[in-house]
Amino acid sequence: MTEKQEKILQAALQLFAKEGYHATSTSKVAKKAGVSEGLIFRHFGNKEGLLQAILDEGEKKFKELVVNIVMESDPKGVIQKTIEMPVNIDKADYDFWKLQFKLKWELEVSGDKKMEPLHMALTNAFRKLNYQHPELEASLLILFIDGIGSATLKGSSLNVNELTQFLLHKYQVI
Amino acid sequence: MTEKQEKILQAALQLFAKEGYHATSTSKVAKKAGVSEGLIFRHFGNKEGLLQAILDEGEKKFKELVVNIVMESDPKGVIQKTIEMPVNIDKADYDFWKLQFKLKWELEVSGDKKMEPLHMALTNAFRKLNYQHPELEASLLILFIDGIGSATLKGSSLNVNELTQFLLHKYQVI
DNA sequence: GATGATTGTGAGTAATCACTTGCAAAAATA
DNA sequence: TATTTTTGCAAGTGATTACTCACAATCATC
Repeated sequence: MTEKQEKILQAALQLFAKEGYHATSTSKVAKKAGVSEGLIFRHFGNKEGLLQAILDEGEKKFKELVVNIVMESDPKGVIQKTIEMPVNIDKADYDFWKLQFKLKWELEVSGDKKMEPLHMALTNAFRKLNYQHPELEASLLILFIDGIGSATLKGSSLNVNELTQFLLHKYQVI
Repeated sequence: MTEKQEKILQAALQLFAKEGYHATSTSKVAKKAGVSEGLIFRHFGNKEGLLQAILDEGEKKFKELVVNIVMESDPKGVIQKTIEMPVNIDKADYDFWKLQFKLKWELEVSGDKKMEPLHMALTNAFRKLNYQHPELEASLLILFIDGIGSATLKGSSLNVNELTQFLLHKYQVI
């Protein structure tokens, strides 16, 4: 990966996250990255290839987050880490996660499969804690953290920290 | 409102909801509506005006939904109606609501203000039912219906009906 | 240091973009 | 019925789109 290649990825990430994929032209990306437009196509083939390169890195980052939760043996720890996921995301990575959420709508990427390991870990955790409907509890909690994540990245007026604390108490993991 | 004007709105709604606002060209809208492209600009000024016309109708429809909840006097009824909101949306209106959700990301429309009356109604309901943190409960529930709505419109594999029933029992409103 | 591969540029390309204009048909008003 | 207003179309407009290509500069390998 050359230096200019990374410049392109970084510029594309920022623009895609801010303006959206379709609203961002390759010429804008090139200008922001400080390279010629042709270089984008030399390295990434086409505009979609550029997006895919960003998405691939996204998949990697997300898996890292999930692994940290799945590895947790204490069921309460699993739930706590899940709830704290949105508030723990690095602000330097905001653009990155924003793009992921944006693309779920812009390109109709389901995202269900990626959540499966997390869903299973949560289901097990709730089962160990003798919840009556562990699968549903898992789905519900994922729905919540997805919503809190959305609110955080969209700059909603929602008090995310307060809500997180509230959830931690509700699930009695703290 | 002429017949062709409605044809344009209907075509634009379908295309914007499916492909997104930026990915849909005015020529595609015209072709789908069976009118000349110029007519779009005659009636709506520009592409954004066309979108705004759709959005205005959306605001109206949403307010109707919320009024039905806010008017409810029984606190449990307020919560029940809120939870059942996503499963009760008319399938004929799917494109419509999908566009609303899509635009929240594509154009960064906050949507917080629109939720305020609903949030207040829920807060009051939870207070009447002696919940310790009525505001937070309201925020949480709105987060949930937003998430369920997203899942429904995105065609997620999530079992929406089951989750709705689960919540109705969790909140003891049924 | 010659050679071949990789990295990079800048000026192209046709197609499509949102939008305009001139003019006719239709409708409303007188 | 004459006149004005509205509705509609077809053929444009310049700008921008994603993308290509010929050609340099830089690089690694022998």
